Amino acid sequence: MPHDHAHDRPDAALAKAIDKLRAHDLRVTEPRKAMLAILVQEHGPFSAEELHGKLRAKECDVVTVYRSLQAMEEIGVLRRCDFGDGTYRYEFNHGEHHHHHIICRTCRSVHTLDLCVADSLERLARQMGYQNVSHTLEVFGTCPSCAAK
Amino acid sequence: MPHDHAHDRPDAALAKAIDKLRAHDLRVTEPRKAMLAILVQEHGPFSAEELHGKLRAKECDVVTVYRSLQAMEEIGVLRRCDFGDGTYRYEFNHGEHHHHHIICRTCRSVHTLDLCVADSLERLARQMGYQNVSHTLEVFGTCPSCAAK
DNA sequence: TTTCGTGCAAAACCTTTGCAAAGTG
DNA sequence: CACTTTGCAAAGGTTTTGCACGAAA
Repeated sequence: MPHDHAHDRPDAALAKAIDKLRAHDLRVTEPRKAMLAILVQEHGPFSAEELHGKLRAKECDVVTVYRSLQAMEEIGVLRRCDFGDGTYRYEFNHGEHHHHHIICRTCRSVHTLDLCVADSLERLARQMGYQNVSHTLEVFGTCPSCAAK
Repeated sequence: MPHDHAHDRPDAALAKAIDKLRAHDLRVTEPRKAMLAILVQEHGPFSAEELHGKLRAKECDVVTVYRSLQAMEEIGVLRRCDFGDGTYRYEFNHGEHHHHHIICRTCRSVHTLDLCVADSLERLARQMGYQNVSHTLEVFGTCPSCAAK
């Protein structure tokens, strides 16, 4: 095979995610498939409400979106982002490829930073005896276009 | 003068914080003084409810705690932490000395990491034209004693 | 068929807001 | 005195829960 960066082919990434659902004894339902399809293509992190809005014509209840997002985050298919504004956002977890965001304090736009500097901190935590170590890192600022105004 | 690490002397740190309130035209009230006194001594980050519980015998309403925490965070006297559990926590801001936390997913204990690795990310954000750049970085894991069980 | 997911409604939770009274500079 | 802060109650917004019905394996 060439490379298996699910990242590169949306369909493959989606299939992989669905396999992961089955592997964790989670049912592959219509709402979940619809949610994943959106999250694979539009990579920006979305809140439950936002994602529900993108599901054509009320494909399911918002509560189902909340429950599915949580379930899929727990098995590592999604990643939860916290921008400190009281709303959780989720994005598709493209494997080990870790990245972060810059969030504009004014217009709330999100820019992806394709690198991670927290590996050393995670290593330190493991040395201290912590297990299942993870982290959240978000950068905030006023984006160029908001600053211009 | 020797060194002016307000960090070293609780009273000095508190006095400095109170000066900062006045400098920003915020009133120095009993609730605020009481809250600061606690936050200067017990450095762990506290939620509004937790802090209110520490104020002896209902010194003020919880709403006042919420409002004061927010006001003091805005002028840089406090720092707001977000551990991703839906509750904001605040800690005294000891100057430029930036640090982070390891939060146990099980017992919610908080351990302070006295270093910061995100400077390069902030620098990058500034190079991209962002202004007033800041960040949040928290590490999560299962602490040694919880892992043992 | 057995187990899990869903919809609806209602609750829970943390945080914010409105307004009159009280406190600060 | 002018202005901010407080208390109380009530609202706000997001997320969670209970339970009967429906869907997946």
